[in-house]
Amino acid sequence: MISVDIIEDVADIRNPLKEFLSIQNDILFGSISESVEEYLNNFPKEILPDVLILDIGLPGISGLSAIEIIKEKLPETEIIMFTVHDEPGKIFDALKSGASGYLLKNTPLDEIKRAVIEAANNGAPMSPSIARQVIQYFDKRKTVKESEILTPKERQIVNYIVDGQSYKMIAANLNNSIETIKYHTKNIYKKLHVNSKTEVVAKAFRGEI
Amino acid sequence: MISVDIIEDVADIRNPLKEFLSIQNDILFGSISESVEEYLNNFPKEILPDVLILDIGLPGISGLSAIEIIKEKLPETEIIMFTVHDEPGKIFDALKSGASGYLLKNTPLDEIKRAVIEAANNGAPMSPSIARQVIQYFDKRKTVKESEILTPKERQIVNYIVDGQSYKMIAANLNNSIETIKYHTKNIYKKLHVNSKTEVVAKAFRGEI
DNA sequence: TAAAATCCCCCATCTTTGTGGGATTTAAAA
DNA sequence: TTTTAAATCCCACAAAGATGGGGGATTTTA
Repeated sequence: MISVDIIEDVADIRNPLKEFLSIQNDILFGSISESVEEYLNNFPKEILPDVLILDIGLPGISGLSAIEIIKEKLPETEIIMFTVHDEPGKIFDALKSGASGYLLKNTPLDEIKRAVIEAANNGAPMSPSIARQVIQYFDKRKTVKESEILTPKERQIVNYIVDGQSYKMIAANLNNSIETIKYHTKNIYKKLHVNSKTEVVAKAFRGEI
Repeated sequence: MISVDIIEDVADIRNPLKEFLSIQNDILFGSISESVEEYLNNFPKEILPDVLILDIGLPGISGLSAIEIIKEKLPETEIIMFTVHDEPGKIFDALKSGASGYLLKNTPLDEIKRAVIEAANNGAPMSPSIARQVIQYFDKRKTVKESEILTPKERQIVNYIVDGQSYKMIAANLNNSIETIKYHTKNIYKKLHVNSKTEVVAKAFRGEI
């Protein structure tokens, strides 16, 4: 049995949801509020919710800023963000603040139920388009931040490339074999997403390295 | 026998020079004037000077602007500019106007005599520091201006190279054969004194093209 | 009008690059 | 201590680049 709370100001969305969750026998429907303020007024709560469905575009305290507040009072509660827009920035702000799911309001009711269950079981339910963005985010994080960072050796080689030196010359300068230089250059190309020395030089001069 | 005229306003320089030249038996000392205006008033002249020593910093009509005027009236006369400063700009203005020599006023008298003779024989007497500048000038002219100027086509190709494009791609973009692109690239390399695309890119980004 | 530039194309040859593997060593982190 | 990240080196092959020729066409300019 999973207890669920809802904070949603739009009646047309709130009511059907309330109706639907009420009749589910594996879900214990808890409180429903129209604003964060109202929700917090009901504290302390008799039944601590396992899951909170939180609208992101609330009047007064926004759902986004509510996350931290609520997480502090209900650390065990999984928060699923509920929104009409899939604004990239808000998604990550929400996830960083501690939300564990992110659903679009056009999600079918039974999908929402599944999401609630998934969240309660430490899952991370999110609409496909949201999920894609999250993936991309980590993709970038992995490729721009971690994997695009050049090692000292690679930087050194980039400098020689910018100087217009050939593999042979660079190898001589660094007392390495040509193959070593080629090996590093290959990795540099992968990290910078290029495939020629000229592109490396251009990137270097644009300060993109 | 070489006839020499002088236009020099500073007495301390004019007089020793006059004295010295007067006693030379291979030099026919002509007129001496303190200004261009005064010099021109003596026209028409009975003896046309082979050489005119012309101060550059004269009051009234400057020596610099006098060159063209005098050259028109005395096209056969070699003009030696006489100056205390070796201002780069003036040197070239003078040479462009038709001066054939350029001496600093600290030049020893016997050197001046040699310069007069040299000028009369279609030489180009000039003080060492002046000469150096002239050499540099032509050096730049030859390498930076005339021979390093890229044709429109070449510039176009440079842009593609900077974009990291291969010969094949450039050829496709410009509707030329690869060979044409290679031909132009060869010429670009010669003009820029480089021998690889990476060097071209580097130069381009440094604004050296 | 006759040089001088500029542009277009082709050939041949050799070097350099770009790419895809794989192997070893070493130092640092887990 | 095992895993991981970095660095080192090697092989091989196809593609691209660099270099030196040559032959024309057209346009500028002296």
